[in-house]
Amino acid sequence: MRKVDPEKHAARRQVIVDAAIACFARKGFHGTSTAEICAEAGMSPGNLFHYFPTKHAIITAIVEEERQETAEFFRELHESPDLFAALLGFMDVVLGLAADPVYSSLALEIAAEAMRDEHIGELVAANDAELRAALSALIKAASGRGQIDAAIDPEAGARWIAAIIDGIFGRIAVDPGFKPDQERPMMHLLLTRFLCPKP
Amino acid sequence: MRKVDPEKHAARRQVIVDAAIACFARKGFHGTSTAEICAEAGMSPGNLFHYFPTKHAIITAIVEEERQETAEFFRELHESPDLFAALLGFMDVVLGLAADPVYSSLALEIAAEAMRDEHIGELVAANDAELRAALSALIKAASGRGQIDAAIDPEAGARWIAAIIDGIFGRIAVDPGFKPDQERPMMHLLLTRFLCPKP
DNA sequence: TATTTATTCGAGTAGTCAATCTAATAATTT
DNA sequence: AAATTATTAGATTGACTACTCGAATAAATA
Repeated sequence: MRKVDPEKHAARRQVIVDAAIACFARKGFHGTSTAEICAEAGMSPGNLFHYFPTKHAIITAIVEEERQETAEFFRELHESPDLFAALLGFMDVVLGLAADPVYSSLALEIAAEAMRDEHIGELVAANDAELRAALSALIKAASGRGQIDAAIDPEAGARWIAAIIDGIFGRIAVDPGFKPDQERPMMHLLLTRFLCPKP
Repeated sequence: MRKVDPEKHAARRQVIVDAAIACFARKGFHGTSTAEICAEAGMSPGNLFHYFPTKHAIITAIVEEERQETAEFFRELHESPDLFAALLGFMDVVLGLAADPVYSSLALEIAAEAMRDEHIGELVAANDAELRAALSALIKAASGRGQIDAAIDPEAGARWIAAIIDGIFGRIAVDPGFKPDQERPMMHLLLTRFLCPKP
């Protein structure tokens, strides 16, 4: 008999996911047909539905991919000697991602879909909880070293930093004058004033 | 002959717009069919398309309605003696709107659609420019009275306040622990530290 | 009252949708 | 080589789409 090669299988799925990301960023989840994804991936619908049972499952896979990427990023972050600089560095990365229109479109699309589809909503909420937990841990540690004002509750602070992240993607959508690479100083000012201990 | 009564005509359009808002908030622009809007509005498709030439035109009308509402709100704001308090007050209103899931869903949906549809994108960008101009004027005036740090460029400051507004709606979508009415103090702290002059 | 025209209805149109089915091919194991 | 099964294609399905059409009704003017 023949067995499924997990690596090839995963690689083929990735082709579909990447094609879907490109399409979804352009036209949204409900604006793109499975036929379009097939064309972008260079395969037949029969084949596409061999790897994913439904269109919805493709969306799910994209959200899961997002989760792994952010988790991986935070894994490296905690050993930094200057934790506040690490936080600013992370936010710089976010600003960099926002400069990519594909990433931004997708982020907004996922947020909008989270409000409509219960299942996607749960996945996205879990992702967000993970992000906030990492931010919160970072703030707590920095607070212990006197780098962040102890008056800021780590969880509440993380919540508003997450809001600022969301806001950055929102700017991309509606404000053509918002150029991520030029906004770094103002973002640093905002974060520093919000978080740093008063002299 | 008989002439079209503009008031009745407008009222009838409003029925459709309201129905569409309810549907769009639930399932998104591309997730709701015109038949669903008809059902929600209690009318036939023939009738609905008598008032709007396309589904797209209904979306346009919603964005326009949004514009008028924010413009109206700012018209009252400028005579306040305490301009910084006026700004905080406006942000409290935003937080109140965010507590309404219909309004939040729609805000996210519109932002996502702005990235896909060029026409909607332009309308939304114009709305946003108007909002930022109002915020910027407020900051400038408050800066003149010494209520806001003169080091903050009004336009840049307005841009990041707009980002925080976007972020609030983002939180609603992905963070079930974000309760608008409990987040007021932290939002005030964030804005105060960001904007107020150092002692 | 007669005429004009705005408003309303709902069946109908051409086309698109996600997903399925059948069948052929390719790769792996025995 | 034979058997098994993963992979692929592409035509097909029936439900659904935005929107139109022709006809009927209702209201307002002359």
